[in-house]
Amino acid sequence: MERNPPPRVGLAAVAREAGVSTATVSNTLNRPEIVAAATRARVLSVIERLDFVPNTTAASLRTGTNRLIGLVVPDITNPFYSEIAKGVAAAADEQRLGVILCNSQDDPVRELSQLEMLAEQRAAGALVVPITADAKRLARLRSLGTHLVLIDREADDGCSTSIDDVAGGRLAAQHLLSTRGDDFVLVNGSHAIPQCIDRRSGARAALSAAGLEPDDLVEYEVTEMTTEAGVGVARLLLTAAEAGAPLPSGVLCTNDQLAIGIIRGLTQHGVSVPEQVAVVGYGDLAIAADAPIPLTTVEQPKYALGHAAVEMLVAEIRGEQSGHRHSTSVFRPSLVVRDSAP
Amino acid sequence: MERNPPPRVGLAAVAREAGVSTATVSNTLNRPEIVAAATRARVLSVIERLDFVPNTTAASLRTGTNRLIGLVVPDITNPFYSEIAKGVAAAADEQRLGVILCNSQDDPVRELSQLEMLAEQRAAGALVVPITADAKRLARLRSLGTHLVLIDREADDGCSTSIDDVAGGRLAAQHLLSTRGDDFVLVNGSHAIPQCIDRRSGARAALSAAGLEPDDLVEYEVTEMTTEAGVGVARLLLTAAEAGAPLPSGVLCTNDQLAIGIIRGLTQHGVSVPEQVAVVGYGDLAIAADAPIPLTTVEQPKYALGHAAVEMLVAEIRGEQSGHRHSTSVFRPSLVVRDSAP
DNA sequence: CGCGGTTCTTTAAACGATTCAAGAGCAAGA
DNA sequence: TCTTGCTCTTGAATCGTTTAAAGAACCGCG
Repeated sequence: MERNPPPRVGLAAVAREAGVSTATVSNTLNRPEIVAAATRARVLSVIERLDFVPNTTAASLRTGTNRLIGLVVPDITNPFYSEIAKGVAAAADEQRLGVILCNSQDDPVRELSQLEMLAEQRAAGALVVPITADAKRLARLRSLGTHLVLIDREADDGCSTSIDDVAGGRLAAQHLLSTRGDDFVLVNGSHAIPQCIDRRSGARAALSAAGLEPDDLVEYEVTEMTTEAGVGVARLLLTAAEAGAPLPSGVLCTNDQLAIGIIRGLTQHGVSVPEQVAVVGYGDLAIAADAPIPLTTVEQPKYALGHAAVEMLVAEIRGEQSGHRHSTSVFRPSLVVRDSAP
Repeated sequence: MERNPPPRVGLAAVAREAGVSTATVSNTLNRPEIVAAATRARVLSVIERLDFVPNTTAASLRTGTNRLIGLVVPDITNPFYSEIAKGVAAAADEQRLGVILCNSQDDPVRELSQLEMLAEQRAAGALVVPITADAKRLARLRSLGTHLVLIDREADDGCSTSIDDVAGGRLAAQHLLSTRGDDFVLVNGSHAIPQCIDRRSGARAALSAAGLEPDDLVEYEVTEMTTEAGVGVARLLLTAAEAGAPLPSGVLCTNDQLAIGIIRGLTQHGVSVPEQVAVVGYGDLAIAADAPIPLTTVEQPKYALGHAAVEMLVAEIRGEQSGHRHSTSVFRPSLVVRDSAP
């Protein structure tokens, strides 16, 4: 039982013990091929014996680069972001990079100060799921010097990975159109959110493509995209039905929580899903598959989004001088058909 | 539009521009009180003008300490862990620390190599939610040199924050005992998981305290603690009931997914919850409140767990030389009564 | 024996901050 | 005028690596 921590051994101690110079120790670690096999073996055994742990902060200082990248998300407890984080963590492991996690908590000020922290740490780059689409703010972030890859937001001036929400909206609408007809309604979040606008555009595009008038699409806009709000909209539909208007044959929600609320609101009042009304969600969170009536929903490649972002960042860092064209990789969502809208 | 990154300015550049020594610049940043007000103002304005961003790797090298801590979790997409991560991130922000996120993916090998990476980065410390309770492995981690605080696991040799699962189990059982009587059953996960054992002990303790025989507690053990598994157990209960045995008046599940599965399995076959059978979950994840029949469940202070762990780690780091007794803070869970077991 | 060519190793200068002992002013007291 | 004490500033060493350039050892060949 050793009470006091053993004095940290450095490259120099290893060198002394092995009877070589520090340069040789450094080389056996970083370019083993240029050191004689015998020397290499001796050095490695000393490293082992002394429990030498290289100090990467010193290396970073010298080389000017770091094996750390930042990940800034609005809320790590949101399953969408934590799936992304998982993809990022896995890709970072593969590339032997460390990930500095920053939870911006939907606060632009915090987000900025976290980017500043990353710059001070001389992180090799950062992945950001930006809170707002404010282009000026993004430019500001970029000017901090660290390489930046945006996630879930297209950047006109830089790299990004995102999901084609227009395609997702179209996919969902097409499904309802082909299985139910054209009298479905859209339950959407705030139009201040780019993703909500895109999903709506996709739905409208599907109508146009079918020769219908997109402006005929009935839309309910909620401020909070929660299960509660979904139940509320369901009640609206039901009271309208009592007043004589027919129930829609389908409901397209722009997230899964809303869809679950809609289903609950409807079924509690005796409306059967999917027989009377089909419901489609968006996101494919765990709750979609686990719901009482498993949810038909648009699946988003969240993990892939995070994974690809790391690779893109690495490419950007590598190509720093050797020229590198910024790129955007857009993932296509797909429809997962379950019971709520077969 | 500047194509090439501006050459990074260092302390020296600032010093030159302000007509002072690097020592003075360093001091205005770190001990502003010892530099004359006029000088301080001048230096700060130059810092501002040149966009000087201090290089913390250099500082770390010199001082031997880092403003980075590690967080190692088995799976960041698990809501239990992501809530902890949120607490950690918030506390770290308060302490001006960066968090290196490591997703061990339930792989002990990966967990160890991540701890090694943290040691190489000279992280000030690490918070670990260990995969297994293997004491030998934990000791190994500790020997890597970085300070360690365990989360959700009590450490006999070091700091930790954990939740009193025995108390949680007792709480849940007491509730069923007092509202329903003593004929409830326990649906539990594998006995290889310490938390499952503890929750079971708590339930048994509640029986004993009520003057009942704990061995009479009927227990169903499932291998996967999923909604599916819950549905399966519900079916078992129903077939037993058909065979003449009465349904239990209550079901105590050791996590929320199981409870939701039980409820689904029962209600689908016409058994009403909570009228015929009351169901209690454990964990208070988002799905508990959002369920069709909102779940009565044991709430765990996940966020607080993470937040406290950071503070404990900071205390341990500070007290390195000034003496510091390892401590364990144990949080008490509480019961959230909702519709599934009023 | 001298020479160029390999192959390996070392010397020593960085990287960018922190920090301590010492120096520079300056005001007040002797 | 000389000290003393005080406040502020500075010179220079230092942290632990990396890396270019120089050096050493050896081999074979003319």
